[in-house]
Amino acid sequence: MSRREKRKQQTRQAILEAAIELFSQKGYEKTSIDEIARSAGIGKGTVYSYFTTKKAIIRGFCEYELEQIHAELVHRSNQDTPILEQMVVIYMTEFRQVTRNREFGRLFMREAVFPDDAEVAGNLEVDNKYFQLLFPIIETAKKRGELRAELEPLHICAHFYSLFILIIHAWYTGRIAGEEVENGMRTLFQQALTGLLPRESSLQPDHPPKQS
Amino acid sequence: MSRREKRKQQTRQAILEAAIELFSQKGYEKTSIDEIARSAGIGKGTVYSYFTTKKAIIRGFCEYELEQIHAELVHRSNQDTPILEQMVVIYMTEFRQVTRNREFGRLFMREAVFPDDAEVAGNLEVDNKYFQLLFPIIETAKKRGELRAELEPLHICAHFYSLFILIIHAWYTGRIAGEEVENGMRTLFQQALTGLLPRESSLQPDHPPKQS
DNA sequence: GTTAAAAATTGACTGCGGTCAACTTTTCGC
DNA sequence: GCGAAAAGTTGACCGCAGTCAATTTTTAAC
Repeated sequence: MSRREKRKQQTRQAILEAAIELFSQKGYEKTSIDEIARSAGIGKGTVYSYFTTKKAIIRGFCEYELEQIHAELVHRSNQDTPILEQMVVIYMTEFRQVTRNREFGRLFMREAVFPDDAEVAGNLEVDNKYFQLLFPIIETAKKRGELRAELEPLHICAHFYSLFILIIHAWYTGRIAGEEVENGMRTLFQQALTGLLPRESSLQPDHPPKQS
Repeated sequence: MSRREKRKQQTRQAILEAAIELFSQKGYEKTSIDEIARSAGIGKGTVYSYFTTKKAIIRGFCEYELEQIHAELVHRSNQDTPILEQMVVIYMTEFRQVTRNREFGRLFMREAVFPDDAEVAGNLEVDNKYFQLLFPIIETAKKRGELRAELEPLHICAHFYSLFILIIHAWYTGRIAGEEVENGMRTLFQQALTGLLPRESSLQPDHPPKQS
């Protein structure tokens, strides 16, 4: 890395650190870009050559943290445990990270789940890193007979991810407390695995899973 | 309704109509509160005695529209059709409504799924109206043997709602096009009903197979 | 009809997010 | 080492969301 690039990385880091410190102290809304710049020892305009908007600072921070988490999960995950447990471990780790700071998490999730058109590109990239983490787990579970072989890995991922979003929603709306999250998640994941239909039901509507 | 209250309703309506018109024409960000006020024939400050923030105007609009939709669905829904079809009808109606205007829908969903602490109260109220719509359907389906009797109605609702959010996410990120939404939704709902486990599986996730 | 309290309206004002033309620093070919 | 082009930095400036003290309108008691 050239000298110039190294300095840029340092400045970026300085902005992030100053911003996170101030956001944590005074809250996101009450912290101005000018304060962040001052605190990082640079001019206000410079902040905007590193981050396009104020929200992007949060995004930069959260994405970095999540990448760390993912990298760690890849090492620590044990593919021999049941799929339910693996998913709970992965998404509980993610949940704890995202909700470590209530405000950051909210802003991050808002953008991540319903991104601006301008941010869709960056968003897909993050999602794809997810799939790299989850697909092998799903494939292994399929081989073990824990998941239906004919289901799309993407759809299975989607299913768990959607329940994860719901749990976060329930937490933000106060429907479940922090301590209940793990149980709630396990219940929903279990429900997804088992299905909502009675097992012995023969009332199968004639809708075979459609291909996409 | 007193004369005063009637006038307030009219003003509120005028603000909403002016705002929606302008938002549609020029986009949300590019429309200023002052413009809205001018267009509604009132002063800028008055807007703030009807809506606490700019975003709240969108919320007011979307909530109203969704209430209309719900009222209609209650009349039109046919509890004799399979639960899958009923859910697809309900959530496709909702989907069409929410995404009628890309920008409104995004702002609304962001607040609805990850609300500010200040907005949680209003949010729960909206959610509860949902349950009033869905619970009877679920109860009927249970009686018909289409859903496991031992599952919490709330959890079942949650499950479908979470997949609905996911579909919207997929649409906003361009993962699925508008025409594919209905199929995608049906696939995911079907998957939720059937479960991710193989049917004949006797593997209870509590004591999984030790393999490697 | 008078009047005083309550409710509603208003626009000048504040503070901040984001822009950009001017300016400073770094790079690199000679 | 020199000069000019490229890259990076800066803070004055703009437009707008949201506030609030002053003002107008409505209500209702007498």
